[in-house]
Amino acid sequence: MIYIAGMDEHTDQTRKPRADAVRNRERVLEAAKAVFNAGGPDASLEAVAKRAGVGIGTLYRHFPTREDLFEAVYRREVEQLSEFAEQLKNAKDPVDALRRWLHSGVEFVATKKGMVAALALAVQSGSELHAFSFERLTKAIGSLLERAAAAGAMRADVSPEDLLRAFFGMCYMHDQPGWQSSVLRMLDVFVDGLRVRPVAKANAHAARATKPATKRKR
Amino acid sequence: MIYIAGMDEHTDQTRKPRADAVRNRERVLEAAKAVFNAGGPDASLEAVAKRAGVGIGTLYRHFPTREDLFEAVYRREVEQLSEFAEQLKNAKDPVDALRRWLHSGVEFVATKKGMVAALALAVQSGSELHAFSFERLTKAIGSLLERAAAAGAMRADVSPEDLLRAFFGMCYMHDQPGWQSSVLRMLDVFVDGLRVRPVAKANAHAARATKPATKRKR
DNA sequence: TTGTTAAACGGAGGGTGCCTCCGTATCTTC
DNA sequence: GAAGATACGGAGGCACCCTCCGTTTAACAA
Repeated sequence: MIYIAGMDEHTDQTRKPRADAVRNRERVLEAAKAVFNAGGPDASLEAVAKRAGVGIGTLYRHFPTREDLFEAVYRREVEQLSEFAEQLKNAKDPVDALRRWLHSGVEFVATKKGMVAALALAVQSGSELHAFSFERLTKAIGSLLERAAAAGAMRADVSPEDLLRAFFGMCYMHDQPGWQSSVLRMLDVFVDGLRVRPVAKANAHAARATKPATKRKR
Repeated sequence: MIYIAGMDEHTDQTRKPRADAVRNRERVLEAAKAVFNAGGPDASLEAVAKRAGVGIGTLYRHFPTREDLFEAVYRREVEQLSEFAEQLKNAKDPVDALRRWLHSGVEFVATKKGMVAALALAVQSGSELHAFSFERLTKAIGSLLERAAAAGAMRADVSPEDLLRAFFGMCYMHDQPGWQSSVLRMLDVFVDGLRVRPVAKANAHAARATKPATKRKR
């Protein structure tokens, strides 16, 4: 178990956390943020330690695995994204709300090279980010999806997990020039596909196409 | 310049390529295929060399960079995928043809862990695979898209590059259980979004949504 | 066959990064 | 100020990357 800096005044009879430990943790976090955003998820941890002015051992004590560090760095960002979904719950057009959320996600990713990787980790299983981010973002998308489906504006056979995966997948390919507008365009196409078909003929096609995916997942 | 094994009888006054060189190249390729498919794109090249029963130096002489090896391994597979698109050109329903191609792409990826990465490389710029695979696959998708658009069945504002990116993006997240059916489902939604809207109201939405992407890309 | 020579082989070695371990330094508490 | 808990930091062992070059071997000619 690792102390989270500044959680509250020392609870009961535990010692006050050491000042240098708190300081170093903060330094490492800041350095990691910079290094990951610039160099992506494979950036050298030793570089992070050096930038933080800290020994490599100290880094590893605070964050035993690479993922732990990632999680700490991007937890707040994920939270922001999630909160934005909360705000959008009051939008008039629920389909448009979903679209707007996705778009803001793209913008979010645009400035942070490490962010995509962090979110990709969230989507894949096994990592620690999974527990936090995945659940958080799934819930965020889920609430948007649900509202749209309840309003009858959108098909109901797509799970939040599906959507999350599709979204980050698209963002993952973000090294080309012009990736951003391309992704936005693709997301629009995608959201259009989610919209409930107003005409029977189109529905027939959709039904046939969706057949191969037998189970609703999990 | 590296000799491609068995291209033809030695052209003019060049020496016949050495037998051991040809043999080793083949061995390395086979080993690399196995190792990459199993361990993904970050697999150890030294493991490849060992599996091939060859010194690490030999591996590097034949394939100076990791990407070169990747390219050699997956070139044929990409070609296959591309040829399948060619066959689909004669299908009745062009939209369905596109869907089928995408589905087969998923299947293709399913058994090859390294394949996704190879294709991701193709989509990103800089790599050598770019020149070959990207162009090839873009052309494959392009022909399908074009036919569908010409038939008036599909919107014309999505480029083959966009689609390629979206496709591989979705496949990139393929470590979860059940990823395959999820991706298939998402692709269907996506293709539905591509379909030309039969009703004015829906079209209005689509037009509004597509607005942010101002340019046709590049 | 045998000799010549270009070509290919393979692995040692220098570099970087990962992570662990533990002697040393520093902080908190009394 | 002393004691004890806690954190520091970097040396060290490991794995991988890639290059370089002395040694081997296959192709060709005589």
